[in-house]
Amino acid sequence: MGRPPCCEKVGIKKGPWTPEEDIILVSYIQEHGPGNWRAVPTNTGLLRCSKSCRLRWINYLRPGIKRGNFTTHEEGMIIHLQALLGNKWAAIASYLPQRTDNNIKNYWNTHLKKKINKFQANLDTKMTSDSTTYQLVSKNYTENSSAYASSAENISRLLEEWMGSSAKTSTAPDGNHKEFPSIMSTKNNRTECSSSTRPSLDYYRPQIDQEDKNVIPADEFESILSFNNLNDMAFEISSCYSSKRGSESSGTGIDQNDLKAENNPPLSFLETWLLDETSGQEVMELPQIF
DNA sequence: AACCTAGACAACCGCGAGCCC
DNA sequence: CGGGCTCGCGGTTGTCTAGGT
Repeated sequence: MGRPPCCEKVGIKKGPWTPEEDIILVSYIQEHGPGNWRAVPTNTGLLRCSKSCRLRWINYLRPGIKRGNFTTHEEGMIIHLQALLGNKWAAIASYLPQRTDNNIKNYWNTHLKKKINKFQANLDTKMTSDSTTYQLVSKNYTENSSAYASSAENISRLLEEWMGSSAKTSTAPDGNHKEFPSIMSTKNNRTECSSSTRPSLDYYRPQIDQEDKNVIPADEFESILSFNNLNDMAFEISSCYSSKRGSESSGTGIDQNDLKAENNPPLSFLETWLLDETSGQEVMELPQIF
C-alpha cells in the first residue's frame, strides 16, 4: 500500500517541543477546540505533523492532566487494572481521568513492572515452602497479563481465592505529586475502611533483606495492595460503571456510597462487575463474603 | 572534570478502525 | 464496495538528567 510515514515531509520538525510551540498550539486549540488535527500545522505555522500536535495536546497540554509522582492509590489501581485488562492503557486511563494512557504506560514500564518483578524475585528466593496461597499470589503477579486477563473465569477464581486469604490493612501514605500549573487540581477522597476481620498478609509478605537495596520494602508493596486501595479502586470503577449505565444503576437501588462504606470485598465486586459487563446483565449484586 | 550508565519521561512509529465520498 | 483520510492505540525509540566511577 505504501502510505507515507508520518512526519516524512521535508521541513517537519521532530524532537522535544519548545515552550513557544506549546503556546502556539494551546492558543490555537483554545480558539478552535481540539480536533481536525490535519489543519493545525497549516493554520498555526507549526513545523509539526498533525499527529505530533495531537499527541502533544493529549499527553501534555490538555487541561486536567496530573503530572508527577503517582500515589500509592493510583499504583494499586494500575496494577490491578493491568491484571484485569492487560496492556489496554487507554482503558486503564479511563479509570484515572487525570492520567494519560501514555503516562500510565510509561509508569508501568519504568516503575511498576520492576516493582512487581522484584517482589516476585524476592518471593522466589525467600519463600521455599510450597504454600498454595504463595503459589496463588506468585502466579497472580507473574503470569502474562494479557493471557491472564483473557479468561474472566480465571480472573474471577484467582481474585476470589486471593481475597479469601488476604489481606491486612496498612496505611498507604500518598506519595508527593506535583500538579500541572493552572490546571484542575483534584485530591483523592479516600475513606478508611475497617479490616479487623481479615487475616494477616504477613505470611505472604516477602522477607525483608536489609542489605538488599533492590528488594521492594514490604510495607510499600503491601500498601499498594492494601485493602483500602482495592476498595477505592472498586469504588471508582463502580462510579464509572454507574455513570456508564446512567439511570439503569439507580434502578438497582444500589447506593455507591453504601458500597464503599460496607467493606464489601472489592475484588469480589470487581469480579461481579467484570462478569456482569461481559454478560450484559442488568442487576449488579454484591456478594457478602465476610 | 570527564566520561559512563541507568532511570525517567517525552515523542515517534506502525498499524488498525471508523468515517466519508 | 472500495479507496483515501483521520484518529486512536500500543510498542518502541530518543532525549535529558542524575548519580556513579
